[in-house]
Amino acid sequence: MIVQIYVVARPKEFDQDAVLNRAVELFRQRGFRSASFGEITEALGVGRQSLYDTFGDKDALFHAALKRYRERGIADMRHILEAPGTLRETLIRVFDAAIRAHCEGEGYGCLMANSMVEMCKEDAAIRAAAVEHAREVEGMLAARLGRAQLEGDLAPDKDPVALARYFHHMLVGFSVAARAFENSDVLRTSARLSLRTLD
Amino acid sequence: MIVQIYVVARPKEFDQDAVLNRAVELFRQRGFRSASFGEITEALGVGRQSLYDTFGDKDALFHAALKRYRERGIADMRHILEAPGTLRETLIRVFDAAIRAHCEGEGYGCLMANSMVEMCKEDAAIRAAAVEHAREVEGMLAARLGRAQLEGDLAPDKDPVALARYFHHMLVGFSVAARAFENSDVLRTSARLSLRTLD
DNA sequence: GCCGTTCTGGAACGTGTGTTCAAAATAATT
DNA sequence: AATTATTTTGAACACACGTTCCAGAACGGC
Repeated sequence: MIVQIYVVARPKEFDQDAVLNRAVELFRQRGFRSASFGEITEALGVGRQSLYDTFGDKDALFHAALKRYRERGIADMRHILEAPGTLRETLIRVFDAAIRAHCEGEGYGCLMANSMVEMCKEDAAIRAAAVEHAREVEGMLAARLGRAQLEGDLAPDKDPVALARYFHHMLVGFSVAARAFENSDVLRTSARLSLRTLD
Repeated sequence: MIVQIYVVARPKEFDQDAVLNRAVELFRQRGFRSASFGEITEALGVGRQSLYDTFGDKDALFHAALKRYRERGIADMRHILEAPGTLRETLIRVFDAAIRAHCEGEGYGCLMANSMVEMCKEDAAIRAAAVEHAREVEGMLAARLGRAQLEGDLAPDKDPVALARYFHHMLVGFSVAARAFENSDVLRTSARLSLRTLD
């Protein structure tokens, strides 16, 4: 029996990936609640009905955007952490990349951090994503710190896990500071100060 | 001519101060947008109309609550900073007090930090309050660090202003971490790690 | 040219919002 | 008891929201 599985009739006009990236940017700037559906369709350049057809409702679109944002962030961080260089050089690169991202444009901070504040107390899925994201980020940092210990780049009496958490807390603070009252230069000197914890 | 200036027909039933404190707590937990007016009247134990009569609309109530929160926070911090003790002891007390406040209850973080993320990009008044608050906090910390330099508690080559900003960034990060994924013990060890920047 | 899909836009639904008006109930002072 | 201001309550307003239905146009593959 031959079944025609897929007939293309009319292909989707827009690039789902590009649209998702625009959604990330929009939610990062405006938050979830503040971004009305009309605003979304305008910013994404996609018709109302098409959005519902491809992504589902507003919640689903947001979760898709957040997932995209997280995957990109994790990949970028892993890339930096695995590149050659001393521990200190590497961490500087991590901080500078994050600060650049959080300050870019008008300084809207980090979508994950913003979403934590806005939604995690009333949305279990967001809370779960936040916890998982924290575990991932801190895991990557702790792994790099542990490697540095083996390479003699970090004293053996340091606690990689505690340091990783500490650096993560710093990154979250930078995100909020960037959104509210700080420019990238100040954040960069803060980042360099924080490296004193490695000595 | 005798004019009767003030007649106390029926005094206000509720204590405005206590109500404002409850408003602070409510907004800290739920945010501004998410807290509906019905929720507010219920949480504050004050009738809808009475609220409008005494505080004005929702925005005005929120700003009053935020002002109250800021004043209390600044006063608490100044109190700790002016108490006797070494620089390190004092900063530990500052961090621990902030962490305790941010984690208390179910860990709703700091009203000022939460408001920065939620509103500062679309509300100039909130942004101004955030900038002013940052300047106050960092000013107090920088003053204490400068004093420590005079007392030989901090090396003269350190930059008190940069350190103050750094500690403030940490505090903001702790607030968000407390709200989203962290408990107070982890934050306390992060705070102790951050003191390495003083050496 | 037909078919099936996607796009577009208008209309409507239901709901929740902050806010206001007005009248009735209440409590303390004179 | 009369007065005066506050509280309470119900009703209504105007508006914005997310969402759905629907009809017509646009389009690609057969």
